[in-house]
This record gives sequence, structure tokens and C-alpha cells, in this order.
Amino acid sequence: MARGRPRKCDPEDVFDKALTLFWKKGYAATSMNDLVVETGMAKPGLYANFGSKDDLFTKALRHYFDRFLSTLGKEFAEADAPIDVALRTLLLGIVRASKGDTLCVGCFLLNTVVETTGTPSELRDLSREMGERRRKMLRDRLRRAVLAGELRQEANVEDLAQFISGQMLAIAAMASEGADRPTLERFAENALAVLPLARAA
Amino acid sequence: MARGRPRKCDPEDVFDKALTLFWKKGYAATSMNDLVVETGMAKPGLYANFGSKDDLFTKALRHYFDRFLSTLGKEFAEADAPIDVALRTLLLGIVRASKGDTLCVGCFLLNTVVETTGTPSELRDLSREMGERRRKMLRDRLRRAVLAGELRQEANVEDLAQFISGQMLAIAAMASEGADRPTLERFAENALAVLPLARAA
DNA sequence: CTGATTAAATACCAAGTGGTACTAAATTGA
DNA sequence: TCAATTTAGTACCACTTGGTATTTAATCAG
Repeated sequence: MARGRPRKCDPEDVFDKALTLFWKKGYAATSMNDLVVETGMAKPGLYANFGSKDDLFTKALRHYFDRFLSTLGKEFAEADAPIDVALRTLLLGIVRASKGDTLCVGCFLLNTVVETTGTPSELRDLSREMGERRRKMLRDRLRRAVLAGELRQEANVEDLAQFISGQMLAIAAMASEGADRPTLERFAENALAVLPLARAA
Repeated sequence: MARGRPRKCDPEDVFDKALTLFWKKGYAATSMNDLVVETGMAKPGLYANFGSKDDLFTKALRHYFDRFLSTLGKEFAEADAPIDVALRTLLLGIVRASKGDTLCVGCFLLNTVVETTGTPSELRDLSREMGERRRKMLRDRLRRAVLAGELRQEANVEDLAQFISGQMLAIAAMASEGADRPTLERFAENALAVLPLARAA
């Protein structure tokens, strides 16, 4: 096994570094040369392993979003915690992800959605679709909470999901604006303060 | 007066069109050639009138923000309306600005703050400073409301301003995600629902 | 009509863009 | 030792980038 010249770089490492750079600089501002410097893999290697710049970016965004779904998302959607606890965990998780110590600042998905708003493209469609999946995750969980009697029967699940989705975006945007972590955590708490209005008596 | 060859394009029109294009596509994805096509002014004319690409973008962003301050901002900061009415007017104004019929989608300032997060630059500093001015405007008005007895004496003006600032960003982000106007309006109403918690008894 | 003045338009520059053909190196199995 | 195989690395491609020098056109004061 492993015939031929051995690899210099682990493609997974390269992929992670590429994702990080795209996250930091965005699609347009990141050149293939930047990626070569950052990852240590020469250009033909990048194309052989990941396809075009567009392909690589798309894969990176998908990976980023899948990771969100399988960690914070899964925890939120599946855990048995009461709805208010689940929502608090989710928002504080977003704070941690948006302003981690070692990671990038902000949200890769929001960055992409903003960068691609102006012109129709597959990337724009993809990033918007991810937003829709996020809202669906919220709706499903909130609906469960209504059925479980945690939220009022008349609670507007659609609007509530949109509201929480907006708070997630707000946290990422404020992180990009330079807000520090305590500020974001207080914001999350204040955002959760509307919840009692929907809670069952 | 008006010696020399007459202008083909009104520089103000050119500037407006440049602002619109930067708003739609962002800094990196907009080339000087795009601007030439969009504005109808040849490249040397652009440089003569507005300086470098960076200069032109900076001027456009400043103009955009000044316009916000002198319309929605002024109305919010100076009008005598009760605080809840003023906040509703502000948020619904943001909805209108983020999803107008003829204008661009989203917020030019948010777009810039997001695009420039990853790397230090004057543009990053400028856009963050504008965010800070927006929060200061909110703090000042909220403090007035506290003094006027409209909000509880112990209300945390700092946090409340940050909360409203976040809602403004959320609206712009959701507009970029493709949300329609009624959705954004319902979001604004829900965001305002936290206000009673701070209102004086 | 002339010369000064202002702006438009063309052409151009070096550097960088996404992407690829080709060569050189390093390993394994026979 | 020698192909076969797989990767790394160099060099290159046509095209676009931000930015400018230069020429041409259009106006007005005298």
C-alpha cells in the first residue's frame, strides 16, 4: 500500500487551513496563492485534491455547516433539556463559536451570505439554503416544546424560530463588529428574556 | 464660468452609482472596470474625481452612514415621541432600508464590517467606529428615556443599547438571507416585545 | 480665430488572477 | 535494478487587477 511518492501535507490539514482562511478573508479576497502559502500545498496539488477555488470554498462551507449541525445543532435538536435551557445553551454556544479563543471571529456562513447577497450564484443559493435549514431545526424543536406543553399552544412557532435565528445572526455580526465575549453573553441573556412571553402559564 | 470641456457625467450621479455597486458586490469583488461600466465615467475620470478605489469606497461608506444618521438616526435621536414609539419607528425604518423596493438589499455597513473582519485595515477600523457611533446614539436616547421616567431607573442602558443595535444588525443580516418584508416586520415587533421589561411601572 | 483650460478617451504598465502542462522526485512491487 | 505509480514543484498560460501617461476633444475668454 501507499505506493508512489509520500504526501508532504495531510489533505485534511490543508482543508482545515483553507477553511480558516476563507472564513477570515472571504471568497473574493482569498487568492489561490494565499491558499498555497497558508496550506503549504502547491497549486496543482490543491486543484488535484479539491477542484477549483469555487469547489474548495463550497466544500469548506458545507463542512463548516455540517460541523455546526452535528455539535450545537444536534445538542439543541435532540437533547431532553427544557426549551429555555436548550435555547440558552444554543445561544451561548454561538457566542463561544463566534468569539472563541483560537478560532476565527464571526460566522463563516453569515460572512458568505453577506458576500453573495448582491449577485445570484450557486454559492448564494447554498448559503441561503443553510439558513433555511437552521430555521427548520429551530421550528422543529419549538414545535416539540409546544406539544410538550412547555410553550403556549398559540405560540407562533414560525415567528419564534425566525426571532431566534435572528439572534444567532446578531451575535455573529456583533462579534465581527468587535464585541467581546461578556458583551455577547449579556446580549444572549437579554434576547432570551422574551421567551417567558411565549411560555405556558 | 464653466470653461473647458463640459462634463459628460454628473460626479454626484457617478458617486451614487459607485456606492450602489459597492453595496451590492462588496469591496474586493468590485473592480474599477465594473465601476467604469456602471457609472459611465472612464477610469482616469474616476481617479481624478475620487482618488483610489480605497478612497472611493471609504467616501461611499461615509456618505451612506451620514445619510443614515441624518434621517433615521436624527429622527430617533431628536424626536419627542415616547421611547417605545421611537424604537419601533427606528426598527421599521431599518426594515424599509434593508428591503426597500428600489434600493439594494441588506446594509452596506454590515457588509463592510463583515468583509473586513479578518484582517486589520483602516476600513475595518472605520466601519467598527461607525458601529460604535450607532450604539452611542442608542445609549444617549435611552438615557434620556430613563431621565424622563419612561424606563426604569435601574435599566441597564448599555445592555439595552447593545440589544437594539443587535436587532438592527439582525434585520440587515436576515434581509441578506432573503427574508421578505413582512417577515422582517414581524421580527421587529417581536424584538420590541422585550421592551416592557425595562419600562417604568 | 487663438490660446488657455478642462475633461474624455485611448493606450498602456507591472503585478496578480484562476488554472494547467510538464518535469522532477520519491516511494513500492517485481 | 527497474518499471510503475503517485506526488511535489516549476514554469507557464491568457486574462484581469489597480493605476497612470498621453493624446484628443470640447468649451470659453480674449
